[in-house]
Amino acid sequence: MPRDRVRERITSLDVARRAGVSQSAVSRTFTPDSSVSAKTAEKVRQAAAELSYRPNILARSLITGKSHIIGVLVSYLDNFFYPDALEKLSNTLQSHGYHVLIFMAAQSKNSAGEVRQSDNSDDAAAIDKIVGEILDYQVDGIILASISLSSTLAAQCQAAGVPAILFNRSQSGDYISSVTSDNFAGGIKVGEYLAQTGHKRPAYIAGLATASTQRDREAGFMTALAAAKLPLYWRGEGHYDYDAAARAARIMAALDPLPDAVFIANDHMTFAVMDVLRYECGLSVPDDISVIGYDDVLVSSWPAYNLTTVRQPADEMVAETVSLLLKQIDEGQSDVVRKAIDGPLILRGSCRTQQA
Amino acid sequence: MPRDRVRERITSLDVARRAGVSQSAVSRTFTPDSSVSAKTAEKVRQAAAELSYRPNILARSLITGKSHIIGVLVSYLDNFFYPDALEKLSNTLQSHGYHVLIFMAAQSKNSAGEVRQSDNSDDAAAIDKIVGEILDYQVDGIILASISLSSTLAAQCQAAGVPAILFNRSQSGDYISSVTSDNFAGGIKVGEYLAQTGHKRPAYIAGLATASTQRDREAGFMTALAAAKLPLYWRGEGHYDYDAAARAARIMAALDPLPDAVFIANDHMTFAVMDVLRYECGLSVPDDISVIGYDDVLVSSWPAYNLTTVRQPADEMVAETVSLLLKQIDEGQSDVVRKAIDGPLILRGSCRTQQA
DNA sequence: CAGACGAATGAATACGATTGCAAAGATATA
DNA sequence: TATATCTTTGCAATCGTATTCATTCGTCTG
Repeated sequence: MPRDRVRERITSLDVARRAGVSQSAVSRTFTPDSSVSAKTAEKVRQAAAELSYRPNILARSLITGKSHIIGVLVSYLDNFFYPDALEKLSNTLQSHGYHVLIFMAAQSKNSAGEVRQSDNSDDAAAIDKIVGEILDYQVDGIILASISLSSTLAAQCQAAGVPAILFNRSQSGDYISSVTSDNFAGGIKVGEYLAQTGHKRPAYIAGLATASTQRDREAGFMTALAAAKLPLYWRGEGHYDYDAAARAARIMAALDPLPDAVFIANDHMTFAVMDVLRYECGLSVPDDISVIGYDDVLVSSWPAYNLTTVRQPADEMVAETVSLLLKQIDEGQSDVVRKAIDGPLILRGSCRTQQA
Repeated sequence: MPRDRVRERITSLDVARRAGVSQSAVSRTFTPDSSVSAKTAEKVRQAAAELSYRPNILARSLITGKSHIIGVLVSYLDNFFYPDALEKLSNTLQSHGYHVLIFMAAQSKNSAGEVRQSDNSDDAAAIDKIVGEILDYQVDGIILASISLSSTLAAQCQAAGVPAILFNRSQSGDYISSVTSDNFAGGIKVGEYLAQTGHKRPAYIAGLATASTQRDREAGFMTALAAAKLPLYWRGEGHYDYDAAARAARIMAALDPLPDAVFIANDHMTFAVMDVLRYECGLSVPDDISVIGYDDVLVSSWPAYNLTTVRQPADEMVAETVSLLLKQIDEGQSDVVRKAIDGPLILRGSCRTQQA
């Protein structure tokens, strides 16, 4: 049913005329804490309803300088932690009257499709470009999920007066706030638990080398192993990528003797590792080898994987991120804070619980 | 490092002064196809760079009437099809110079946490409210993923001159375009395949009763069964919800004799069903019972599930949605189109392929 | 009833850009 | 060199709303 392309915008002036008041009166009725009499407000509301008028947020933003838009830059959504986080972020911000303008950092797998390189120096320029676009939209704040930011850009955000927060990644060098889980403590928990449960040949499959999460989880793990006088038996790299992790698992499975436990830097890779061990190598988890992941995404709790893993407390991370961001928006740039939230080790069936 | 809250915005006028030209010249430099000499453009660019000026998109939108923002309303992201689709939508729109403002339809599970009710009449009001908010942002278009729209709202979008498109859901009554996979054809394929492979006691686990996808998939399935003279052996309901599907699976598993095949309205529920069958009931898939799903999300291809399923061609659905939307934006409201894209049945290991 | 004070209102301006219009400049043609 | 044509340029109006300021209105007090 093609209809005439009318699109004649209804403005506050139209409403004002119909209600027999000034344009200011209309504006005031739709602005909380404004001085309008109940009578005129009612007339305005009436007229507005009849014309199905709604204030133009963009015009409002132009004056107030607040767009009530938060730019969220996320690198990819196939690790289930991110859709979950995104959903929670959006809901939380929505409940505070903000909305999420989403930007994807175009993923660049190399020709072999091997490694996700979002944190690469090559892509740094791309990221900076996108952050520029975000700023163009006059956002009130920026959340960078699983992304690093060049110090130039961090400075630029600061100059623009737009607070930016790293979500699930941290950057020690620059002056930018971040919210993560306590990855170091999580790594420690895994190492200690493997030691306690009598594992002797622990292996580790690393995530993306440039990611702070990878670095901290491994550091915690190694610290705990050292404290328990357990040497690392083998180390592989999975780059936070399913296929790369599968390849690492194949190499690991060929070792003789096999590691008796493997800690993998996130759950997404862990699924790949378990799939390879079970369905390609015919090995049993945890009878032949214990497996521990990191994140505790929804799938990890499903019986097919039933994963022992460190939980990243998404709810708290999101709550903290939002409250921090809103605080910085309201109070102007404040101190840099780096919040690391502790998450428990969730014991399930992928890691044996007693001495072999 | 708290810094003074300067936030003195740099406007085109500042740039103009520094470049020694008029404000119009600055504007023209940043507007494609404008008449500016190379010389002044260069001066302007120079000055702009020095001040790190960037045009204010909101102010531009106010004049041009185009915000280059597309509102995307999505009900939930835990069915993996949606993060994938969202990522693709965002990337595609981004490549066309548009950006996605995301809205979540607040999920309302009932007290028992049983059924996702986003399509419920209760929530219809909530949806309408959110669509109102979306319109407030002067979006150029709206994409509704897995959401229905009241005819009032559809009309309102039309009145506002904002094209809206349903993604992965269709609505026959109202005049609103939609892009889906060919769910009826998909259902047919499943039914025919089960018949061909000699299954005798087919069961079906339904999705959300109000969803067009559920309706069409079931209708196609039943049509094929009827054509093959195969009666439906059992029917359960899973409401597109993992837990609800698990409950349905438990009931189904208690049947004697067991169905020899079950078609489940989407993959997300299928994972629950397989988990119950295998890990609670000790049954083997496909030896004891064949299982077929719908969507072909990433996880479906993982060895742990290795699912035979109908693929929803996300890439094509997204491409079609975007091209349709942009066309409607450029040409004004045009005819209502309902696109149903065919997807293949992907044969994997969860359904036996020959007579028992 | 006069005066004072607070609330409500409208006119006017500002936000930061785009764009029609007319004047000025540059280039080409005779 | 003078005239015609095309390109650049600046001025000024505009987009839809918020907000300051001065004014008016209503109400209360003495």
